[in-house]
Amino acid sequence: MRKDINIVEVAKKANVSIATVSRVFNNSGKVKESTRRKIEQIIEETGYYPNILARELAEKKTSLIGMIVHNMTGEGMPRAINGVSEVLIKRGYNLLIACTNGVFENEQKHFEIFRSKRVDGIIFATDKFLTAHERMIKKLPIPVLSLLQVTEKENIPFVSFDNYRFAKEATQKLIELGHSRICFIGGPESSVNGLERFRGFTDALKEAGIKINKDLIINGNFHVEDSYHKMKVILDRNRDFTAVITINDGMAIGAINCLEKHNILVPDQVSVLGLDLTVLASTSRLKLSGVQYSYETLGEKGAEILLNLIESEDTLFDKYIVPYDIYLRESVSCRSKSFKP
Amino acid sequence: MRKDINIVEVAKKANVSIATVSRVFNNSGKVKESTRRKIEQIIEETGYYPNILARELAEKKTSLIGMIVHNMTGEGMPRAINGVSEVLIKRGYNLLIACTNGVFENEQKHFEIFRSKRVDGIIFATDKFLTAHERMIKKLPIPVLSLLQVTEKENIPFVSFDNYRFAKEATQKLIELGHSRICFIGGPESSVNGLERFRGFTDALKEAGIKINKDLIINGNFHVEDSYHKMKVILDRNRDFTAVITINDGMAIGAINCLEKHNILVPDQVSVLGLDLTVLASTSRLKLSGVQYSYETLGEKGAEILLNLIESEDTLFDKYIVPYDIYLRESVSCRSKSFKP
DNA sequence: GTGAAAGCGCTAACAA
DNA sequence: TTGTTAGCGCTTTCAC
Repeated sequence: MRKDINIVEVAKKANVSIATVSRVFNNSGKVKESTRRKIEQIIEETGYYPNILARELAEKKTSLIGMIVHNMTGEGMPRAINGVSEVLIKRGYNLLIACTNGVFENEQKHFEIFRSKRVDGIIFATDKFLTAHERMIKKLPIPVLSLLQVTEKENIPFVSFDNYRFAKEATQKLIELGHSRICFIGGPESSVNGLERFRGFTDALKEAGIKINKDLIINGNFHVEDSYHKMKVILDRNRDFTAVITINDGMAIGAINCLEKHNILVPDQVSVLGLDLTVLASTSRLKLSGVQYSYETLGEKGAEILLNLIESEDTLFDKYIVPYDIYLRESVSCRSKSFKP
Repeated sequence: MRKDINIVEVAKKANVSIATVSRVFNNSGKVKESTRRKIEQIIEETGYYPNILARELAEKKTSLIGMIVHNMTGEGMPRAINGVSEVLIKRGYNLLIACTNGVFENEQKHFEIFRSKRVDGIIFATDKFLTAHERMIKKLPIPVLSLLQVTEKENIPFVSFDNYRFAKEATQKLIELGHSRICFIGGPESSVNGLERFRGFTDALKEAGIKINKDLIINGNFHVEDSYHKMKVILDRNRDFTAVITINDGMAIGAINCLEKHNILVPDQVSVLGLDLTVLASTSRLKLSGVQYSYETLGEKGAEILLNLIESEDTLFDKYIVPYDIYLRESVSCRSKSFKP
């Protein structure tokens, strides 16, 4: 940090006290018009910038929000950050970001760093909310909001999607269309939200009285290529199905690519539906069917709730579930014809 | 900010001076082993955290890097941020992020906010580097590094891709394969890097003695759907071409979708090559041909150069061009057969 | 080894 | 209106 001119020097040059300079800068208190102009002129000339660090130290408020994310490179997180960012800026806050790659030690370290940095609040987005996380958070003297993870039991405010519900509802739509033998290409076991979606899927089947066929279920890792291979694995073990649900849109595309490679027509023979439609969905030749929700809204709501908590000094437990839409489009058809050999 | 225990109270409880506590916390100076342990115990018991704000004020160093990005939601920026973030953490810095949506006033405001926050340096990623940007930056007492924009004339350090060169080279590859009637679906005019790519394209043609046909050139906005329509526009005005180059991978996919819809075979009749291959490319059924480079490296290099500048107090003008690879894969064929009507 | 005290640059209560 | 002054919590000489 180079040497900057400070308030004392400005005051000296303007022949006033530092208090007056402070008042001018903050538009607080009354200052005679002529002195105000004088001071403003000096500020202009000298290129003076107040040192916000000192102000924050004095005010005990940083207007800084820390955000800890496990992964920046998905389709959703950048959008969520965008949403957060927008609300923060509007309300005079700044965003401190840390990327942890899901490593617990990194997360822990950043809770401490953020605490030391005296951020006013923290937005925490992780893959799996652990009891250890809860303990860390409970120790902090500032509000922490969980993004993407429901934390009912822990009484920690959160904003998330209702993964269980939309997966169930989407499955029901397929069932209504006459499908009963449905594949599920899921996420990794470590993803709580992935498991929730799977639970929604199986519950929908159960409630419809459809037996669950393990041949048609497989885990994946969210990626297009992986889905291609997983679809192939399923094809190799059982071809008696008429629909596929995938954990996200990339995997829907991977599945479609695989099916078409094997001369299975989508949606004539197999319908495909992806949960979590993002920009990837737009690359599909077929208009993809599936569940869509706004990550921007996720971020915006998260930021709003957190700021409200901070500014009201309430210790309220607040939460919000972002709504979703289900689209049935080109990749889904009413009653797919069998392609059984 | 709630009331936290501070150094004075710790000192009191330990019956030592605050200077000693400070020494313990920073491992600076000599402290007798027994007093050190005593103090550490008190720190443990009280859950004391040093107020980094105060330290920063005293030390005149925040270990904070500001990053101003115009757009968070592309494929590349999150990866670049990841790269930046990784280097910063490794070297003990934190990342302050601002999203401007390309609005000049927002950019300006954040340069000021960051300056006031006393960040140690700024990484600036914009679409178009203006003289006004240069003026702002020159006024700042801290180093600013331009990401994605070359700033030769301004003597501002930068890390970027060589958009001109890779576009030219990719075009030359197509020419070598026997293509001469090549479409170009470009970016918006506001994107300097898009224009550079276009310049590379036209120069390659010129140098090969190929006349430029305006029918085959069109601007777009980087998006898949837009590319679909732009490809259609070209098809409507001129079908005498054997290859298409698009400004990015999403547009390559859009173009392919359009061609196939019109029963034009890729790559048998038309080869398609996309600049800037990202995760979108992986959704294509055909392995996409094109230029690929690492946004992670972009971010890492940017952070490294900036930190070096900060820590050495040099005012060196430093720069780095991230290398690229050109892949010719399924979407390109040697000499496409004509599909002219 | 340890402590006292002078900053760091600002805000805000109180006085004038 | 304006100025004086006591913090905010830490680092860092300089004595002891």
